[in-house]
Amino acid sequence: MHNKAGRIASIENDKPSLVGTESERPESRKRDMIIRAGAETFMEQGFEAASMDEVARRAGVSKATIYSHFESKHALFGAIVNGRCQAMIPKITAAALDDQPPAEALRSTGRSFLDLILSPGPLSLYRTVLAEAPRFPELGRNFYDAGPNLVAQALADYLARQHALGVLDVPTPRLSAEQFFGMVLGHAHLRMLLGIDGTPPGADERDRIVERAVQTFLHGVTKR
Amino acid sequence: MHNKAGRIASIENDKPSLVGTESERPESRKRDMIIRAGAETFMEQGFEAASMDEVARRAGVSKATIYSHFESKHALFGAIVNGRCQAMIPKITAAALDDQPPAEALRSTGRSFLDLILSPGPLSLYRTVLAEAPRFPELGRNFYDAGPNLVAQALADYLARQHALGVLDVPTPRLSAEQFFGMVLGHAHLRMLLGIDGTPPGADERDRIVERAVQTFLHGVTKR
DNA sequence: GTCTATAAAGGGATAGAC
DNA sequence: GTCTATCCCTTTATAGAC
Repeated sequence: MHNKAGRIASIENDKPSLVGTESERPESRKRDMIIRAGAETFMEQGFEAASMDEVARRAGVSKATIYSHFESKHALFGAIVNGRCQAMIPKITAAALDDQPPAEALRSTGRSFLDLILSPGPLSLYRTVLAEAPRFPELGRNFYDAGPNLVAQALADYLARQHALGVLDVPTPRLSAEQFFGMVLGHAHLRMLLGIDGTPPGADERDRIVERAVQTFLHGVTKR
Repeated sequence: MHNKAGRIASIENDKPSLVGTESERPESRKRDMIIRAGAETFMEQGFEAASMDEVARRAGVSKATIYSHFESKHALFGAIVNGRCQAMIPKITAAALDDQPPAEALRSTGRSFLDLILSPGPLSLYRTVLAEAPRFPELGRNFYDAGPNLVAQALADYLARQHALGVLDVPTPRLSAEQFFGMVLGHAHLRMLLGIDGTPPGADERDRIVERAVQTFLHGVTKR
């Protein structure tokens, strides 16, 4: 079915992530194991419910080793979240960066976005970050800046360019970009977050969702 | 400005809520105190972080009393969530129920929706339900059915009527309804969930958000 | 039904050896 | 850096008196 270890595959795309709240030695095999195990555990069980014992067990190290790499449970979680955001964003913004025509740019961006947020890892990440944000203030800010904000701003810049060119009429590009992504989300994201559907919408359904969003965004629903 | 105790005021609108996963005697003063205190505590601290000791303290009862009314911490949380959903939905659906013209219906529905989801109680409820859904399966389903689903379906029915009347062109009313609410959400909801902005958007900003969503939804952004 | 007191378990974090 | 062993605290849930 799905990729067995796929949910944590993206963690070591670039360098082993220099992302903690304080700087740490990037080169460490055990450190990577801890990050991988931590990501898995936090995403499956949530931050509070996850125990450092479990993380240690999955990483194949002792708890003391974890605490030699990360100051606290919160610091470990923060490092994981930052690493994930950096790994996941680029492919979404790509489409809008080279100036394709509106329909294509929106379709491509929307589909990439939908694919991302419906995949198991990001879904769990989103849920866990939201849950902890009120008791871990910098986490929310970091996540937003490194994730949703970057994506929205890339589309906003694209819309602003199309507006300047006279192709589209978008007086508030940032707001419209956020609203476009909101359309693509619809309830699909919420239903997955709530565990309503065991499986996410398939490729055909995603096409329908994105196509409908693009058409409405570009032309509206008023009968012509 | 806002109601000081408003975040927990809606809990006792109808009867004292006959909503637990199993049926319970509705008439109980202490039971109400427990529900109120539980709602407060879970929303502030999240499900895992909240302790039954804290709930007992705020309710002015002993822990043993709580366990005499609710089988477990999960059962208490479930009862709270169900009660909240029932109290908060009606005012949103009202606008679409009597068939106003599209612009007015969308504006009114969108604004009521935005006001609801940006207020402290629902915001915390949403966050906590999301966090617990994967480990508390029926909770997610109950919440969706009693909350988002009802709201979306009310608007979907309205859009379907307008489509039948030839006023709007909405071949997929349920999808479009979900997408309209997604537009209104934009990033405002996310930013509040993440604690990015200390205070929610004011009345003027909300007007801008809703107006932009309505205009785009009805007419699109393509230059005419 | 309601209380006090406590059982029973699990958690984050650390000491000290190597 | 890494391990084993453990401290110390909090938690859910319950026993037993009233």
